[in-house]
Amino acid sequence: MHRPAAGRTLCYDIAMPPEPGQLRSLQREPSDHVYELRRGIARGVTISHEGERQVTAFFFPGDQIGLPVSECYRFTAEAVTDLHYVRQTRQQWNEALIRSCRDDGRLLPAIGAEQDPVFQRGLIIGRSSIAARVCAFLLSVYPRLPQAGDGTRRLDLPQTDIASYLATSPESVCRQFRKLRDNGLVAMPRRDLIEILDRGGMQALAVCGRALTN
Amino acid sequence: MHRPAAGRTLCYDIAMPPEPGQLRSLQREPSDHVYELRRGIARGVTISHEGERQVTAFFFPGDQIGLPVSECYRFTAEAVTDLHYVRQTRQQWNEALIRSCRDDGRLLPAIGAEQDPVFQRGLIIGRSSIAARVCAFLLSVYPRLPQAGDGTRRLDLPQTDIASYLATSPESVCRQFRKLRDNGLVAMPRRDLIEILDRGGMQALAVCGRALTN
DNA sequence: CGGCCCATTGACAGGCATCAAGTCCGGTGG
DNA sequence: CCACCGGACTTGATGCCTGTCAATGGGCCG
Repeated sequence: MHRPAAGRTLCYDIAMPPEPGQLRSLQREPSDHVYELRRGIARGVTISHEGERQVTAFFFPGDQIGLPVSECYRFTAEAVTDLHYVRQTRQQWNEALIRSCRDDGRLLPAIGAEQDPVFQRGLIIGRSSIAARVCAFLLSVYPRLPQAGDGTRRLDLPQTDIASYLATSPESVCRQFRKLRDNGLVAMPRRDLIEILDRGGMQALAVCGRALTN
Repeated sequence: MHRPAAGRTLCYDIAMPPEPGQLRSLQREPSDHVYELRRGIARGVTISHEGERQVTAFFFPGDQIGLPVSECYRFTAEAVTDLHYVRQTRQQWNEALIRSCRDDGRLLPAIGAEQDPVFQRGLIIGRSSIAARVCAFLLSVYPRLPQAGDGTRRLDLPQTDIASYLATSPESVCRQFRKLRDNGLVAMPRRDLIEILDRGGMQALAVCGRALTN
């Protein structure tokens, strides 16, 4: 993960937009900036050529958004919660890339890092059953969720976004959450707090995805 | 698309393995070579952490495989048909990248190009109905299929691979093909020959995905 | 000619999308 | 402080889609 050196004036530590909603339309526009998320959660939204809207990725603190991998952004970044992020111009980013390429003989790890969430989504929604998708999704985001003191972590995502990400309906997401709770695999004292109690059971479900008893 | 200059000795024009099957296990191994496909079709296969096998991409002539985007390959490349490809070491590829970065001020377009198919799959299997997925898939690969003289093009992919790519069953793929034929949207004189007759209808199906009359 | 793999077709049951109604929650304004 | 309101979540009922199983057909190769 590339981090701008402290004290460099190239980087701005700004917090905008403070409120959830549209961050900036990035899709199909030339990318001239790179953003590194510091606090909050953002969603990557893609409008397919036919006009369908899909949430294709979630971004957490530490993720970089808007890398110039394909001349154009592939998605629109939207704020799910309040965001704090660092912006740097693509020119600066390019120089860092060349340095890394020459010194280490390797690409910036960040190049793959932004693509990974999108790649991961493909694997997750490739599962046949909704139960498997929900479990695989929870397992994948769980390490990135901020701790809430006790064992629980904050899952600050609307179910509508989760549903779009998993290519299913909000109702199905809700029902799966309920089944996971009823079967003691997770604890959700509040809607935005979650704790995985039985990781092994979750992983098993993520594979076979057979329905839980209900 | 990056193409090695003709006559450069860095590049080998070899044809191996000549027969379909395992090309080379690339997943989770450091990538030291880049391959450019010249003839044939390859499939990208990913084994998830839980052990599930999924076809996550198809590669056609002109595509590059094995770019060092994330230190490790994300999938295993397998030959679907006989393959001819060009190999170049990652060192050489890196130099080309630095040159491109410095001269044009942009990344090699190829970096995004390899990721695009994977990205596209996410959008395709994000659709709810199988009809929409099949139509979106056909529309996406159609321009890359070699022409067969008359209007038809060669679709040299086993339905089992298509099914895995679309996260569905081979039977459903077969049934969807049949419906498309019966409704006059496509013509398939043979199993490996296809012609899209009604592009507009296909696009409409790719969006709403409502079932065809049957 | 026989065996094998893939494609095809049918029957069936289960999962899930959809619709609809009810509940919970935060925000807003009186 | 409280009533109101809108949005998101929850839960139930229903029907279609599609995954699964099974059997058949067809092409390719030995």
